[in-house]
Amino acid sequence: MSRLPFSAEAVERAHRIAALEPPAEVDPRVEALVTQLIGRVADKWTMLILEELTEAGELRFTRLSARVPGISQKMLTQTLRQMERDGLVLRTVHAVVPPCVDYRLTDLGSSLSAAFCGVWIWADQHLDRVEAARQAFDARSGR
Amino acid sequence: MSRLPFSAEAVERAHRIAALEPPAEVDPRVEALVTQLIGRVADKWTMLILEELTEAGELRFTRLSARVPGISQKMLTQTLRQMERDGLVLRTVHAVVPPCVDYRLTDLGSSLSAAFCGVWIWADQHLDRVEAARQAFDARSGR
DNA sequence: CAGCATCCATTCAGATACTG
DNA sequence: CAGTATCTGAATGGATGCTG
Repeated sequence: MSRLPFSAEAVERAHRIAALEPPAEVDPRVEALVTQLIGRVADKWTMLILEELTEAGELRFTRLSARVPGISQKMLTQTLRQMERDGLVLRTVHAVVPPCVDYRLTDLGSSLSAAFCGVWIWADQHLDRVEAARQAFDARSGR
Repeated sequence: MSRLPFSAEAVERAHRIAALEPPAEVDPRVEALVTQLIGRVADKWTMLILEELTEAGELRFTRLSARVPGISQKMLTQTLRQMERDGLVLRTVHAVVPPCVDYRLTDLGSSLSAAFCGVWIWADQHLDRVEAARQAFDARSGR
């Protein structure tokens, strides 16, 4: 198994949710809010930034942009603003010239990162099966 | 706490990942693939369909569209095709007129649904804090 | 350095019409 | 019933230039 951005212990613990039973019903209103939150939170850049900040602890704007492969300055700013608004990151501006701004995760942000651990594990473990399924599908429809 | 689309037992087990330690490094190539997969899998409609199929077990096209609030016929078809390609759903066509097509989750699909359990729990638990953070942020920037 | 403002190409997704 | 095909407005996101 390849390496994930989580400790071995956290991974092991998260493994235990792998076997799931039939679900109960959900309150539609809660569901709507939850879905919106997940949608926001599960977008491409938010997850990558979450990762980098989890890994590095605290980063400046430029360092962060260097660590997130392929992100534009616009998207980095935009995503960080959203995350700050949602209470996931803390933005600290140091009053110096040239300006220096640090970003780090709040407790809320860290806990979200932890919650995603299970999904990372799933993706990591089932990458091959998904890849195989895609090839099989493409072979079928190619004919 | 409000109700989630998972059994109490699964929820309880998933709770144990809530406390997370500092992470390790990731292989960039694996990370890219994992990220892509998560991005695809975490999109709005995929998640909602995953839920409905988890809940209902097996559904026909029309019933599914009725259960997923606000989805267009186009998006339903498109998302189901993607999920089928990724090996998450099984599509069964019955050769009758009028046509009848059943969709249900594969094992892979079910396990993904399970992997998301942790995220649902997080969203459910922290909804209030996110909401509060947003209001605080908006109040600050409104000035 | 950290970012905002603007422009522009691409993509996305809804509405509509049609079909085996 | 379960789609496919097409059109179109909306949203996304990159590139570029400018600023405290």
